[in-house]
Amino acid sequence: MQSESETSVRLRFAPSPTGYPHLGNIRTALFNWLFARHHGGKFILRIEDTDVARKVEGAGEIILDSLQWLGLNWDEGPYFQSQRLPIYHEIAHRLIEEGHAYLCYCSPERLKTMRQEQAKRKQPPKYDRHCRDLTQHERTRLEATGITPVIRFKTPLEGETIFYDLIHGPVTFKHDTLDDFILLKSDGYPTYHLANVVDDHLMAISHVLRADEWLSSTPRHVLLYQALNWQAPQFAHLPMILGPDRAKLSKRHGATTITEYREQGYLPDAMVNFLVLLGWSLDDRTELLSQEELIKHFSLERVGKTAAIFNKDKLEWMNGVYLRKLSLEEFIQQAMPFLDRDLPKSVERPLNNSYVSQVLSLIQERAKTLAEVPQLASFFFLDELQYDTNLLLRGKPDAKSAAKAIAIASQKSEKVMTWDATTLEGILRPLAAELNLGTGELFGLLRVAVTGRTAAPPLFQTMAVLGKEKCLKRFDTALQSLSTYFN
RNA sequence: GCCCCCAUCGUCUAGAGGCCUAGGACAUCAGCCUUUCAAGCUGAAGAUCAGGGGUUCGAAUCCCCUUGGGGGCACCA
Repeated sequence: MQSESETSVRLRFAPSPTGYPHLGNIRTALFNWLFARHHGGKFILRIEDTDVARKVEGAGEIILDSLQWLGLNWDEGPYFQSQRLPIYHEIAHRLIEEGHAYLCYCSPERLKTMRQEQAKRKQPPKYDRHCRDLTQHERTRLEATGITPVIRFKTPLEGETIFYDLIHGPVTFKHDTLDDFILLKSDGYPTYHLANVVDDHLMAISHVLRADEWLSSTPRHVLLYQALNWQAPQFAHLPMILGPDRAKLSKRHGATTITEYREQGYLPDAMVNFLVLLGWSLDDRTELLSQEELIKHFSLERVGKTAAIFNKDKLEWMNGVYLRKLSLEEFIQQAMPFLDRDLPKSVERPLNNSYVSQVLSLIQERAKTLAEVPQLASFFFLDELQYDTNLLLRGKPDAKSAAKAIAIASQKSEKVMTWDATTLEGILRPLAAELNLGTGELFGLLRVAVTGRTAAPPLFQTMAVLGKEKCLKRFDTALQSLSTYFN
């Protein structure tokens, strides 16, 4: 399986800390990681922090944190481009010496008005190469003004660049649609194009898997590799992930950062499984795959070309599947922090472990996310239930007979020696017939009295977990609120 | 405006010329199970494969055009 050439498979995830990672970013990381692991190669992490102005404090940490949470472990790095500035300078100047780049003194203002003119004439915005062929005399004069120049790449004026994309096949760009892009900014930092190419080469990256939005800058990169006389890596441009409105993922789409999904109670394995199916598939039926299976089967041949719209319903479903697959112990371990975080303050902490365990065994199969757990389970922990008394009267019985039913149920329950679900059912089920009520009606009534809601885990199991004392007390409370209806 | 990419149920997708009267999953609806909810099971509905031309005995699959969508065109990545 692992050939000699595959030992040099080296992938990287190279995010910029200009924002928190969203699903698209993470999906890119995931595909890189899967490809590396599948081929027994290396997965490298590199932080492309070359935009000083847009840098978001803490974003780097969140990126690392997100990858770790998902289990996307890396073998090298993180490398920081901001710490490698001398390397980019050296390469940029080498490019100048070899005639592949030049100093440009144009001011941002000049560039701006130039672009406005071009827009007015409905022409594509392109640098007009004003400084491309400056004479030594002109250069000296501009140098004297104290302007800090940028370094631009001398894009060939004619011809075309063709590269083979592992997903899209051959892609062609004519050089006259490209312009002389900047390599080194006047603040001394490299642009993405330079830093990315230099680092991919220096870090011996074999395959570049990145989002489709990079496809149109790939010819620039290929040109750079050629100018530097370096071998370019293989490129594979991944389909994008769009929001429900078909637009690029952004803040408007709700929880866009991966850490928010963690806070909302999604499991990392479910996230990975869901994300991988956005653009990749194993066959025509397999939906649920473990990380081992993904590593085993992942391949670029099965990556699609079409952008995917992120569908939260399916994520929720899948998370529910993963939640139910957990052992009770694992589920408790995962849910406990959410209970701690979201249960009302009035509930005494720390929570009782064995009680929580009993409660969660009833909740596990009903939760789609861990964040739902406290809400689903709250009535188990509350001292007093808040609910609309009308809920007690949803069924056939009027207030008087409802009260009677609860009162008798309460009396019978009180006499129960072994407080468990079977015993409770044994005495309460016959009660329905005695009272001439359907089981559904009686149980529904008792359910509201005991839980304060119409949808809850099975009544007798719920009562068993709640305990005798609480149940009787809640029956009492229900009777009191009912009494206001006929007093 | 120019360049590039893409196009199968609402959504994620299978499909690499005949296996397709287009398969699976989520969501939806109905039924079963059932003390409610959830889960589970069964079934239904849902795509004239964006449209139009070709090529071929035969096209969702190959080619061209149109349309639509997305992306790029910064001293941002």
